[in-house]
Amino acid sequence: MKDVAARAGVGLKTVSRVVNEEPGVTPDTVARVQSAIDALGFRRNDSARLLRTRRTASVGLVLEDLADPFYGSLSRAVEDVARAHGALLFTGSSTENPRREQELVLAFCARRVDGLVVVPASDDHRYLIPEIEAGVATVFVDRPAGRIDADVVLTDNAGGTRTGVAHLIAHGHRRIGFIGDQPGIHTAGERLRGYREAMADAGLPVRPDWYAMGPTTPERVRAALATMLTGPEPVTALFAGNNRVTVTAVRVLSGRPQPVALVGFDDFELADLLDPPVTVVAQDPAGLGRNAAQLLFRRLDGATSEEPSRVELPARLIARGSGEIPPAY
Amino acid sequence: MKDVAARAGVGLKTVSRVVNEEPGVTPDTVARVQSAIDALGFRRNDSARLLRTRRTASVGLVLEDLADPFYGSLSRAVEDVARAHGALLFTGSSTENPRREQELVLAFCARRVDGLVVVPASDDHRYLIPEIEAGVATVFVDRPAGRIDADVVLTDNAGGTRTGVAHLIAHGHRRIGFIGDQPGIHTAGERLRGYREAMADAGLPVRPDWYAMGPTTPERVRAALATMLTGPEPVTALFAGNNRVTVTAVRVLSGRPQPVALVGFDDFELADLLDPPVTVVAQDPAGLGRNAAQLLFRRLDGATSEEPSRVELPARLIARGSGEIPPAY
DNA sequence: CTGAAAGCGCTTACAG
DNA sequence: CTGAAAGCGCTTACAG
Repeated sequence: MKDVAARAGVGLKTVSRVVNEEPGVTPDTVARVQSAIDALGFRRNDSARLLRTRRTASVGLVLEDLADPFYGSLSRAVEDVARAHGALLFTGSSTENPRREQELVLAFCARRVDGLVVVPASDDHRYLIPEIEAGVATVFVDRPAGRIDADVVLTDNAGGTRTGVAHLIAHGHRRIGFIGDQPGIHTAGERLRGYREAMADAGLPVRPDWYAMGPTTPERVRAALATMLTGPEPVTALFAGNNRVTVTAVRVLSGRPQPVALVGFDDFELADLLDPPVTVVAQDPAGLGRNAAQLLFRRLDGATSEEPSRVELPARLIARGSGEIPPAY
Repeated sequence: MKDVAARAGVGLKTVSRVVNEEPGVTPDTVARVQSAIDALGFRRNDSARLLRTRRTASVGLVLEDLADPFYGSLSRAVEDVARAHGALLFTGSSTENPRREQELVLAFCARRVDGLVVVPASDDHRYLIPEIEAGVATVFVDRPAGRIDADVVLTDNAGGTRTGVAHLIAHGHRRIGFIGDQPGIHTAGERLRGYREAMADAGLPVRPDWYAMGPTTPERVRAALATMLTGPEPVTALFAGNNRVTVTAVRVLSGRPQPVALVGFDDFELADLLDPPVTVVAQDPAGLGRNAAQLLFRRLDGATSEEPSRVELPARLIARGSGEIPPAY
């Protein structure tokens, strides 16, 4: 910029004015500066600019895994809102590792992002207190923050599961199994709660061998399902606590002579092409991302004094066939 | 930092040394500075630091759509390599819009990213010449750059398609259809070429109504497929030029009494659970991302004088059933 | 309409 | 082992 000023024979501030299209510069001067810019191939350094203006026009997004389609949709929605506000997006995958989440979050803060959208991997976010006090707007999404009070956008996990399990009950099932993710994960716990509530609402008992929480590896899911299907009181229907559980359940159940009803939490591509088509309780990943980002920019635009808000998005039952199979007894 | 220096009663440079864990500071001084840092809640501003060091330790990734699982895997691979090199990742979706691609790329350059990984949406990248000359390392991935000579990492689209079509021929098919994406897209053209070559290699003719290029909307694919299946010489097998085409083809073909063989370009989740399981020519999106990022950091680590390199990754045939259906005549 | 000075928060290159 | 000065590339707050 100094070189441009020298070549055009003007002051630094005038170059700055031209570059930023500020008013109050003679057309003549503008032309001279512009030609110096072109001749020198000048390109403004936004990092330097932002150092001075104290806004980096960037947002950091920390999620579990960028390669997971659920988070892909969520990211894209955050990106769209950020773009509408003129901000660029940093992304990082925590891989469900609390330390990595913290590293990423703090790295983004060190770059002085204006705001942060975080899918928590950790259950203790007190490390963020200094950053939030320093003015970094922060919104949690998909799962609430741990040990701090902050904005959060969630799916109604318990309610969605209640709806799904009630759907199975409405189709005549009394013995219904539930296979969920690790109990430490907030969404997993909420869904288990929804299952219990739906069963209780219908006056149905829940036997200990009817539900299983743990890693969503195919082996674990297969084992859990085998137990439920061969015990003294075998289940006639299964509620799968997430995507990966559903997929493994489809594989296992398709190999059995006795049909077992299935409702899964989370929609997935081609669910309607499977045999039978899979009934699901669908989340809205793009809606989660959009709401989180909108909340973030609302904060950034001044709503700093407000109380932390909590947005809960509904989950929607999509009946396709597998959840409408009657009990086989 | 100034405040920390004042409180600890040392010079700025000493604070800098402590923050960066540089050697040559008495343990005593370190302790004094450290306690001032803690008391003041000092957090280094990496943006300012990077302004001085002239490396931003960040990489920009421009792709078509973050919500597309193919690009999700690619992104994650780029992220992993970037992290291994201590760099953060900016991401942006061009949505197949050349102007948006350029906006994103230039916005990243204005932030002075060290390097760029770009899935081209445009066919003219001369706008990047000043940036590349200014030292921004750039690697194109999935599709080559337009009108400039630059590093690129591609899938062997023509070869993969040849393999897939040859597979159908080996299973007895003589009349094989091809439905591809818009002809302007490089990968679409390459795949069409592979189809033609495989047919020619087997001495088979290609009738004009056996192939169709255009948008991958369900309506267009349905119409194209209908034409191929009802013409004077109906096809007995179809090669689907990408994911979205494959999925629509599965829907259409599953409703027909006469079985039609199908091989699709691109693998997708649950392909093995469909009926029949879908045979595909699989790309390696993570491999594309990984190779592109590795090439990028190799450039960043000094290999500036080398010629642009071109890496081509193989596509792999995965036989699952739909591609092994014999001709129905 | 224009520009010189100071400063954003750090590091570099030196000197002691 | 330690620090004062200059500078990275911009903008802010002023003055003319």
